[in-house]
Amino acid sequence: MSADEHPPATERPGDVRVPVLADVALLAGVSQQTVSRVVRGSPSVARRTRERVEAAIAELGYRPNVAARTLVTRRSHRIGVIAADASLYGAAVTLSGIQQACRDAGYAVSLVVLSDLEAASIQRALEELRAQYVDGAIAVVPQDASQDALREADIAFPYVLAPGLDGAGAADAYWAEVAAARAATDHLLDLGHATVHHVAGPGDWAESRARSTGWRTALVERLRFVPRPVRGDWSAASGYAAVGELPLDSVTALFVANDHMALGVLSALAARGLRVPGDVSVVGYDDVPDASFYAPPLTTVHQDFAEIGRRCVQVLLGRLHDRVVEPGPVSPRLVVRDSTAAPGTLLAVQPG
Amino acid sequence: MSADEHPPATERPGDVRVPVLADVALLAGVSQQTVSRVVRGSPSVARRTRERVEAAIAELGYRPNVAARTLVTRRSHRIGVIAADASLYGAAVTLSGIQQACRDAGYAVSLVVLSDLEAASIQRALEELRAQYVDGAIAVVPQDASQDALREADIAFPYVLAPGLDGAGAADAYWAEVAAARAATDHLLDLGHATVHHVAGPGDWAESRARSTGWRTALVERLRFVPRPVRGDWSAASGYAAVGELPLDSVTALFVANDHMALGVLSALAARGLRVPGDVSVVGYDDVPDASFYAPPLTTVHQDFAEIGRRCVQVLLGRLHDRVVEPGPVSPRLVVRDSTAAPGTLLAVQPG
DNA sequence: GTTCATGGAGCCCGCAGGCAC
DNA sequence: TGTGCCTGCGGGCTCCATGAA
Repeated sequence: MSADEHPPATERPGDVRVPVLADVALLAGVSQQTVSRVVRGSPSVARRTRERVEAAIAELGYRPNVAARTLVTRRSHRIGVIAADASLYGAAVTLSGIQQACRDAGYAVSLVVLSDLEAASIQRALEELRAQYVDGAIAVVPQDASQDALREADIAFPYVLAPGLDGAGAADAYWAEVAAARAATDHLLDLGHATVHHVAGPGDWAESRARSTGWRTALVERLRFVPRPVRGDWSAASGYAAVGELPLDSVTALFVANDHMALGVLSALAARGLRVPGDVSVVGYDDVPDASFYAPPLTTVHQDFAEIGRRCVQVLLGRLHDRVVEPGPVSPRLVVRDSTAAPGTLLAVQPG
Repeated sequence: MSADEHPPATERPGDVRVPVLADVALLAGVSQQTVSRVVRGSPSVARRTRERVEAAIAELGYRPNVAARTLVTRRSHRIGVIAADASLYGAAVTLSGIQQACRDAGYAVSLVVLSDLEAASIQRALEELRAQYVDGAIAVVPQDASQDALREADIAFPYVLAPGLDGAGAADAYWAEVAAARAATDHLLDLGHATVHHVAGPGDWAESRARSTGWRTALVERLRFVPRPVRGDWSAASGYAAVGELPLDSVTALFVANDHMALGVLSALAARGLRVPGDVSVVGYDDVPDASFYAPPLTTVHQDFAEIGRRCVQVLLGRLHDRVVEPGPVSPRLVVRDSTAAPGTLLAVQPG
């Protein structure tokens, strides 16, 4: 375990000191300000001076002290990320994308994970970020109530709500999800299914509503019967439970709002002796890496979560610099695997 | 999209200003130093004075300026987290645990996600964290090569390697995994299997080696034949592929180093017409939330990743304050579900 | 007279902006 | 156009003085 001793608080002369602007200035034979200008890339420095300073910087291994810089500029070059649940696949990958884009743009990332979804908890997270003087924030907090809490909170810095269902391009992103859900449903109808049942996500997530809307739209446009959707909470367990509430003797096709629930659905259908896609076709949403290995491999809608994260950063940084950035939505796309087929012969089963 | 304007750099009198120490002092009718003492929890403040100051702090909504404090104390109260791949379930949950524990301890968390595992990339991540003046760091970077790169890097701050297979309690954590893998293998042997085949993780992960060691130990101790393990890369796809390299006509039990690969294994076995657990019993490792809904529900080893994250924080913060903290390992435990059973009748199959 | 709580006055941390040259 | 001097960001800390128990 290599772990250097922390330097003692009181430094005596002779100790190894982190070089500061003045040290560089001394070595280069210029003033502090000139060094500062070089570091900040100011144009008004003669090339030869610049080169001399850069050499000195390299020789000393100088790095600007961000605390000092933040203190005087009131900009931290840091953005905060508030995540409701970093362990969900989508959120985790979005987070990676955010970090990547921030690093490329020279921004640091502070992470705050909510312990719960109470407004108080969100308020506390915002306080933390304010105390860290973040320049802006991205909230990966998809629940309506939490988003409302964010909107109503008194926030001293710009922020965007991931996954883009808000702010610049919000409507675009929403309708892109609607379109994808509709395509998924159309896929089932095109296979010959009379209608498509639906296991929805939580009603208080915009993504969930977008997917349900897409499903409903497809059915309505083609004048099909719209069954009552069953609601889950994104977990496989809730997908399993949802199957118990479906009128299985009339279900031949199922659009499930995410892959985890779809896994639960597959499990529950198998437990009832129903074959997929022979008896019931199933489509998921998200395309988690495991989806190809479900039984059977799942037809689903692919989402590029990392790209969503990157675009959130673009929008936020644009706003920080008074530029309007509208990257447009990341279009999800249907991936057809083996869980969908034309409706086959229904086996006689005892529902429930 | 609520996003307040960034406050202008030059503040005129009359602007809403973030309160500072002096403001609090004025309101409470005490000196700056006294406020500072209260804020820092110095004992030499009379109770009544303290209460007055705290009331003023609350009234103004004062928060210490971390940049200023960091500048003078040379402590940022911030730790860095380096993650190799935040999208893996275990890493993501560990990260949540880290953030939670840090918040409770009053530390902020900076996240850096590696773009690749090259030593240069790790060096860059460390530079970033140094520039942020983190007090310490936790590296969720399980690959040997990367850990070596970390050890060899010239790091100016203490750090620990998650998931605890290094540093304080390193050996303990390692042996806890070995023991769990051994228990998983013993479980299969106890069911009556003559031996247990193994799909291992990447050879350059300590966790992977721990699990393989546990498996081998169990077989050796009971004088069973030790088959050659097949290696995967943690992904379901690699688990699927691994099955192709197994001598399926003699395999009745399989210990797979993680659940994702186990899912791939289940898929490949099903594709070959082999039933689980009728023909082959399968045990996984990690107990991801989906594991209960695999076909069949997977017997696996449960890991408490969030707790691992919390303990890493304990160790690191202890080290920052010159306290030695040895939380002991988080003991994984076997969860028996439906993918394991006594060896049944082998179906005649064409291997490959 | 000792302790103890508090205030006053500065200086310093490292850097950047305004202004002068 | 290029460069240098001064000041201040917000807080921690030290020295010293001052009352009060």
